[in-house]
Amino acid sequence: MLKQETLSKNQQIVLDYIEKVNEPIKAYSILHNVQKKGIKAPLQVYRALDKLVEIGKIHKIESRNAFVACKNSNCQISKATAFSICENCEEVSEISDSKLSKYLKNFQDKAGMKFNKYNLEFFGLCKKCSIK
Amino acid sequence: MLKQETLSKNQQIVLDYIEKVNEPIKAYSILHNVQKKGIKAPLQVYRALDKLVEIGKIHKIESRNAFVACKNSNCQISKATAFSICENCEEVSEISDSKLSKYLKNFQDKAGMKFNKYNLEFFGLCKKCSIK
DNA sequence: TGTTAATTGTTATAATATAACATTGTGTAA
DNA sequence: TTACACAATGTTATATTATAACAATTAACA
Ligand SMILES: [Zn+2]
Ligand SMILES: [Zn+2]
Ligand SMILES: [Zn+2]
Ligand SMILES: [Zn+2]
Repeated sequence: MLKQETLSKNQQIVLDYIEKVNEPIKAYSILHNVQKKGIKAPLQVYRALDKLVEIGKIHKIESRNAFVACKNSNCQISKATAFSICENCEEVSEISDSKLSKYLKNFQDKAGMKFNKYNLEFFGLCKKCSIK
Repeated sequence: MLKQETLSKNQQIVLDYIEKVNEPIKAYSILHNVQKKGIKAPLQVYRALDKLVEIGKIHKIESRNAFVACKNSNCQISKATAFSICENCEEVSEISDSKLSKYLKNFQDKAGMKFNKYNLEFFGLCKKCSIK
């Protein structure tokens, strides 16, 4: 079977909603908001999320247990992700910095481990929240 | 009140256990293993974990919902953490690389956000698992 | 010693995620 | 076309992770 190029029904419903809200959103919040589309159970959401993460359409913000649409055409397979997270307003942005990603892709640890993926989360105050 | 320099009873029990096992461990697994010391409820564990993370004695491996003792005298306040994680055997090591930490501490994103903390998780295969 | 904050104990519950199993759809090739 | 394999779905139940709420106790300090 060839690599799937179209999303399944549930996958598309979940992705559409995540792209629409345009900010990190939690699985059960997605569930509540797509019930009118016929998705009834957590598993239906989690299965769609798993696939969407796998193909790089969305990312999981691990420290928040939340999911966000990918804004970066460079990370289509979710293997090199970086985010900035405001600890005050919880705004999250995907960082797209070629120098940073190059640095991290080439990083070699002392134990000689071979990496194929990384996730980086920066925390601080966004511009708006810094002023207050 | 001055900054606490000694751990409380529950904090010490939980830390002792995490340091003993010397690998990432989950909250409820900690709970099961410290019940003989008198800790009976999840909250007692989670409260101790929160404090230990805050003071940098342990770190949370976000992608695994697990906790591990700090191996790096440089990150006593848990503000700059990096880990390598084997996706096969789940071995986790704390990365202590001054060049990496310097690079990340000084990283400035395009939105002008001021960072005060980061967490980086690398995934791959450890040396042992690469051979197989 | 009185005051304040930190810590503890306890019960209940919220929030996040997966197991198990039966069924249906979809692409591929004989 | 039909048979096969695999992906996706539907459904119920349950596992796992984490916090709310409130009362009681302990530790630090002026
Ligand atoms: Zn992305
Ligand atoms: Zn903010
Ligand atoms: Zn550390
Ligand atoms: Zn390994």
